[in-house]
Amino acid sequence: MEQVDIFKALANQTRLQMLEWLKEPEINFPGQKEYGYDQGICVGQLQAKANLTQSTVSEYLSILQRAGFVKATRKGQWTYYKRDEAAFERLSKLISTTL
Amino acid sequence: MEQVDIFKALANQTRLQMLEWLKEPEINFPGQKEYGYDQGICVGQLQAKANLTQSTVSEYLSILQRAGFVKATRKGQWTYYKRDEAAFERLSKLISTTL
DNA sequence: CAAATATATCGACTTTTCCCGATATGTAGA
DNA sequence: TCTACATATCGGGAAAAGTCGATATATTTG
Repeated sequence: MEQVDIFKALANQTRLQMLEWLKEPEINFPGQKEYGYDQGICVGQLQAKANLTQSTVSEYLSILQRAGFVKATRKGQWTYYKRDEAAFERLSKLISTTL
Repeated sequence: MEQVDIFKALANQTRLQMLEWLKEPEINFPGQKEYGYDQGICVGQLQAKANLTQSTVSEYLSILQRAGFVKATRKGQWTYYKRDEAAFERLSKLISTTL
């Protein structure tokens, strides 16, 4: 993944928002309480909150995943996405040193 | 300036490259040696290195300036651009804390 | 002030991104 | 296996970004 693609992934308001939501799943996705938050948040929950079509949200999550910001876990018919905090730390360091 | 616009400014290969060049002006712009590097690098030097038209380079620098990554100084008929390191530090912190 | 030079802005065209609906794929349960 | 549901992928139209050439706006110098 090129450096520029990392920034392209962040160059969209909705995608930024989704990353912020995923930072506090308990607060932003109370609907998933009964299934727990360890595995992440499923696409449907994110779609409901983003108010975009299912295909768009799926695509956006894929972009974020390719850029490394989220990790996906398939469980049954659901795919759960959660942040990969290490990616943010890496990017933070890259910006303060290399860039 | 919105957060997303900061990332949009970085979501372009040429603009990223220009920022990298400006990190080591002495190395990347030897042609400007006689005028010194304190004030920054003028548009013409950047254009020559970027191999794009003057208008494009000017536009790109303006985008980087609006996002806060570079500062412009007009001196005579030249406009010199230099990095604002504080902006990178701010962004780095934002990514490791807020984002 | 006229000419020369550096940069900025404008208008247009091309490429990329955004975002959708339709459809395909994967999984669970009757 | 048939159906239902969650997600992924595909194809396309609209909007935004990339990039150019032409032109406008400084600024310096003769």
